[in-house]
Amino acid sequence: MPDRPSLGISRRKQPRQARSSDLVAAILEAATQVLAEVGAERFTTARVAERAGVSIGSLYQYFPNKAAVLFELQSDEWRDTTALLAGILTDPETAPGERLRRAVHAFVRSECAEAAMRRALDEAAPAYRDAPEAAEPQLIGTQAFRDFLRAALPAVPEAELQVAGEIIAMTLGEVGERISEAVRTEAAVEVLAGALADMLCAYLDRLGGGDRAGAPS
Amino acid sequence: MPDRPSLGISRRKQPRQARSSDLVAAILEAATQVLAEVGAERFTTARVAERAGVSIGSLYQYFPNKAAVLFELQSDEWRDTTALLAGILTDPETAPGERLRRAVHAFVRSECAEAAMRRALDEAAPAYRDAPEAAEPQLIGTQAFRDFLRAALPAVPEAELQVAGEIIAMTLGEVGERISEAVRTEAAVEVLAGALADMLCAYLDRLGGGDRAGAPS
Amino acid sequence: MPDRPSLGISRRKQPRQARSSDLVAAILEAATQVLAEVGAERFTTARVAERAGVSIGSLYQYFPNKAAVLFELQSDEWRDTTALLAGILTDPETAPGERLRRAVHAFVRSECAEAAMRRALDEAAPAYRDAPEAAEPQLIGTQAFRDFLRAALPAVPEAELQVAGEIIAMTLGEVGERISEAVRTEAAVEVLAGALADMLCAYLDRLGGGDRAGAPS
Amino acid sequence: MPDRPSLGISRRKQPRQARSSDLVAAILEAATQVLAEVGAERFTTARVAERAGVSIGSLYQYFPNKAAVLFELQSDEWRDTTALLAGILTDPETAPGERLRRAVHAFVRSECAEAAMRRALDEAAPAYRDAPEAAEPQLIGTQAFRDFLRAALPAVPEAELQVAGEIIAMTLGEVGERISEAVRTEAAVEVLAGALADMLCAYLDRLGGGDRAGAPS
DNA sequence: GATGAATGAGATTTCATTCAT
DNA sequence: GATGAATGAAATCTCATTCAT
Repeated sequence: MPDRPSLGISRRKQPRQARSSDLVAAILEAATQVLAEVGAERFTTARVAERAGVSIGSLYQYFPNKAAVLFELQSDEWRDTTALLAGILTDPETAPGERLRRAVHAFVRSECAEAAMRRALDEAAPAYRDAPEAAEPQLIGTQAFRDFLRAALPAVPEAELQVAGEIIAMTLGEVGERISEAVRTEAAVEVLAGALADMLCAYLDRLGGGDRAGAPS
Repeated sequence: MPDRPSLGISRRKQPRQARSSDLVAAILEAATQVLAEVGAERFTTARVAERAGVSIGSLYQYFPNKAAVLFELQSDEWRDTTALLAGILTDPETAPGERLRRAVHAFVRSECAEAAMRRALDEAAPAYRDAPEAAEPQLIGTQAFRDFLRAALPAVPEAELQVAGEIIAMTLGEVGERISEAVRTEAAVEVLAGALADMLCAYLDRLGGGDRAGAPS
Repeated sequence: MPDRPSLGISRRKQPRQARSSDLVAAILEAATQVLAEVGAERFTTARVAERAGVSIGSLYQYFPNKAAVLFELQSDEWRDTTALLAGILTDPETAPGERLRRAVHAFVRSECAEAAMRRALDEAAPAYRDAPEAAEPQLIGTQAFRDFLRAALPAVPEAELQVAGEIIAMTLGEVGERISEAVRTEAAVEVLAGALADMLCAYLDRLGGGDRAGAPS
Repeated sequence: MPDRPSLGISRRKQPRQARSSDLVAAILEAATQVLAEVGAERFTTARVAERAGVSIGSLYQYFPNKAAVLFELQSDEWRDTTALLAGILTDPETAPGERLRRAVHAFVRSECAEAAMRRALDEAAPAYRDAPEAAEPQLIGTQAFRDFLRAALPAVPEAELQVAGEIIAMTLGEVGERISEAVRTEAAVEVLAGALADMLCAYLDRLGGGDRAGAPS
């Protein structure tokens, strides 16, 4: 990617003025569109700047390099998705198994909604993946997810819970994403999401010591 | 004036003479090394040819484009892994749950063994992903896997079995790969693989209607 | 991976600043020289850029591809030649036959003056010939030529005039060019141009119904 | 074209055995097809050899380089056309003006018949044009054409006849070719050919001192 | 004589980034 | 701060021709 060694991908300056904020927003919005329209392979800073109606120089005033733009896009995605799932998983009105089931469906649907961009972002991953800032701050590691696990598996010792949590989070993320990647009917997606939820619930039940929670819908 | 780029990624000619066979092997071997050493981003046909001690022209005599080289690498990977898993999953001496457990461990270990190349290949995926030839001929779709599912879940109706198989195969593949991607101690990997196997077995048991098979080790 | 080559040949951006205008002029000037010196076969964008003292990137900022550079050269040629001929053919002071005679001589001389470049441009034609922008806006089709024909052949019906005009324009262009292509003494060229003019005038006279105008010099 | 300096384009060896002759014929036939199908830009020796069902090595046994193949194609064309026109122009049964008129029509029709190949050959011209052997052995220079001129213009002095002959041959060739190049209805072609013949006949008449021969049909 | 694998210079075009204005 | 022209390394792929087998 960069011709000279990449110097980190965090924002070059924090935009304090309304104007800069707008500019950054415009760039990110444009980046989303460019990614969706031309794909990762042809995603270029020039195209993004043009689409944003901004000079290429201005883009580089706020983002140190191309990777930073993509990383910001990805971060926003992650933030939104994490918030969505956190909300569902900590809903005190619902049984844990059911919460997990709902989280699976919500996640898969949300991924499907922006499958094109997701896929493009995945393809672009090499460009930002190696930056230290890019450490995926995903579901795992959120307080919400820890709270959920505790609530769902009150009796399981901490170490085991850690491991189980990792597997659940990975499975939800990876398989959920995979389901959304292929071209399928909405119904087919729901069926697969249901099966994924079944599997996760079966695991939760086994860990909890019984076979009660989260019966298949 | 530029010609249209060739589009397919299948081999340009089948090497018939020993010389050609060697040449193709040398190219693939070199490609593996280049991928591992410089990463997908800097993986170029020129580098591969040079590393193989072969002219760039010769490379293009056997591969129509860069994607074809990467695809061949990936195919070989897939073939090997699929054969490994098929062997384990159809072992008649072992209980289905245990077979699945073993398959998970074998898969994760095998992925770890070539994590660098795997990751590089994933990064390179956009280069060949869209070619029709690239249809991942993975575990699902093999007779071995179908046989395994039937043996493990004899009473489950076909339609349901299809869906369950898809989820199991996806989970094995995606989560197994993910586990192998991060840098972890061997012990940590085994623990995670074990948990993954637990989850899959729990699902199998629930589908099978009981809670007997594949108790955690 | 290769991107699709850009297809059109029209200018990529209109140079607005003096700097750009100079740059484009420098490129075209360099292109002329390169074409004359190395011929169409070895005419490369890199050579043009180098000769222009400009980076190859800058060349591609103003011309989408090699063909566009050649086409611009050709267009300038056409524009100049057409203007020259239009001026001569509409001179009200001179009899039509004599105008045609003068046009032939002027055309042949002008073609000879840049024979090397003309020839090179012809060789390069395949590179831009098929682009829609390249529709030769030649003599025929200009108002000046239509006016000339009407003046020279007032009694000829429109349909016939069309056909005759086409033949005259073609002959002037093709044969004039051909005369200038071979290596000849100036005197030999004049003699041939004279004979070409004779032929055209004889045709004009015959069409006009008599044998008066444009007696051979 | 050639990576090393071109060494002339005449046939490398005269085929004496039937086998070689067949081979040469196959190559030329294949070359014609390749030229027509992929155009001059993508006309390669490899494609020709493949199409001819001959090894590339064999091709280079009989033709010293790519230009030689194209040149041979062009020569054959010229030979055929010249023979056709010579036949018509020397027909003692017909008046000279009418012979010329028939020659024009025959030439235009024949050019139209293989317009695609002609155009491709023209595009390929740079590849063989500069070889000494390529001196166009066209109509002019044939005894037939000289005889025709003498018969048509018995009273014109030799020097003038030379010049007139050159103009007539050039016009017939260039304009005839040009007419056949554009896409036109057969009727439109005939009309233009007729006008071309009118022009040539008017010239002939003027040179002959009268206005009698070759009245428009 | 025939074959076709091998060669590698060379062509076109892109794109991240800088910096003078 | 904003602009956008300029840079030029780098990448992919072709193809005429040779020569070992």
